[in-house]
Amino acid sequence: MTIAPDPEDLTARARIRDAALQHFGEHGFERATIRGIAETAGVSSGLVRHHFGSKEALRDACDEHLAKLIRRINDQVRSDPMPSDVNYVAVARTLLGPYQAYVGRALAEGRAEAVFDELVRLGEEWIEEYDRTRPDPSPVPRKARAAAVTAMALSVTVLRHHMSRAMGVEVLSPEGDKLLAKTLIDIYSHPMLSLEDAAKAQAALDQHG
Amino acid sequence: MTIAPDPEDLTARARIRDAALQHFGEHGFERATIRGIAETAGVSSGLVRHHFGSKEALRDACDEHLAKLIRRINDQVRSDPMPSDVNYVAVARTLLGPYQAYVGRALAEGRAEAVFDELVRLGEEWIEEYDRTRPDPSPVPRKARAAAVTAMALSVTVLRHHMSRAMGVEVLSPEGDKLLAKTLIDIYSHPMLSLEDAAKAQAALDQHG
DNA sequence: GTCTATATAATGATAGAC
DNA sequence: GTCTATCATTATATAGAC
Repeated sequence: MTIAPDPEDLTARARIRDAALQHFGEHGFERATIRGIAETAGVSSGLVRHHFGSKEALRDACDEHLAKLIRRINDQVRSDPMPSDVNYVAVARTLLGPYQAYVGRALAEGRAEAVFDELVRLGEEWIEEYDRTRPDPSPVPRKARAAAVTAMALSVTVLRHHMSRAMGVEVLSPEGDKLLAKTLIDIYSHPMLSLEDAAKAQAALDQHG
Repeated sequence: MTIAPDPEDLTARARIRDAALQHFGEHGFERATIRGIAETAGVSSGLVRHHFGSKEALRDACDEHLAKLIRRINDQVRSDPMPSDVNYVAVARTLLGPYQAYVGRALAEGRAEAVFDELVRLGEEWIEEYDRTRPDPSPVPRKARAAAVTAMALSVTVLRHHMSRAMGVEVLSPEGDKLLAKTLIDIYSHPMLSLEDAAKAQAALDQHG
């Protein structure tokens, strides 16, 4: 558990980037303004340009920063022995922590590829482990399954506003988080399709899908 | 199976709305321009204003149109006996058809509430059915489960660019769709957590979650 | 209902001083 | 590295003719 450094101690460049992450997350890329970001960072709009060149380049820097972060987190997760009772899926939610808003928007716009791809990689490893205990071999490549599982895991991040409204409690609040966790555990432990029905459906797809 | 009416036959108002759905979906709300929408609809920008008042109001009209559509589809799905081998989840993807891009963006921005909420309602009914065959009672309210399942189902729509990249095939193409279908069937028929582990996790959350 | 033309406001980019 | 001042663009909103 590390504590975020005092904003005062950060370089102007870092403060600008953090402010951008916040503004892009809150208002979206287009609606966020360089002036607004500069103000939050406590600098002039000219300095933003000096450090990043353009708004677009500033966003790239944000994505890059997140890419580094997710890689670091991945390495850390990997070095620990995987806790059996905590799904890797839950990790994704927690990890992105304060960047949920930015990540959600960025992903929905097809950006932040590195974040998604790193999670897929982690998912593949998790699935490899999972397949050892699975009786029947999967008819689908690991990578495809990892991609789908990752997308599902991230859906809560991307659609958290709707989730909160539908569940009647803010998913980012303590109670919301708990309810969500219990819900996901329940879902992940109960298959929606029986193996029979699944086999039938797969066969149908293979024939005339 | 109905066929879309010839654009020539639509009123200017309808053409504008359809063009807006397309532009908002392709470029996002901010980047889309009234002029561009007007051009696609084959009218002047002044007429857009005349019919909808403002860009924001135009978006509202788009959301409202989609809300109507989803309600109509829901009614239709409900009136049919639910096919057992086709997951309701798959329906969501297919239904939104040509509006995938718009819906994906709108949902990510917290809009199109009606679309999400209607799908949740449908999900609740599906879960009600599901629970009849389920041996253990769920410790989580139906609504919460429906919300989570819906979010997962929609994740493919919202994150389709990343899914396509990770799977190596465009999910909207025939092959991509097939691979995706097979993948989802596989995932939905194999629980990620054992009932044991799930029970343990639930207990842990109930104690000191 | 539909169009043309204009007003206005905001913002990203830029230049240059310190 | 940092700031102030300005330019140039762009798109929404508006007014008014047909």
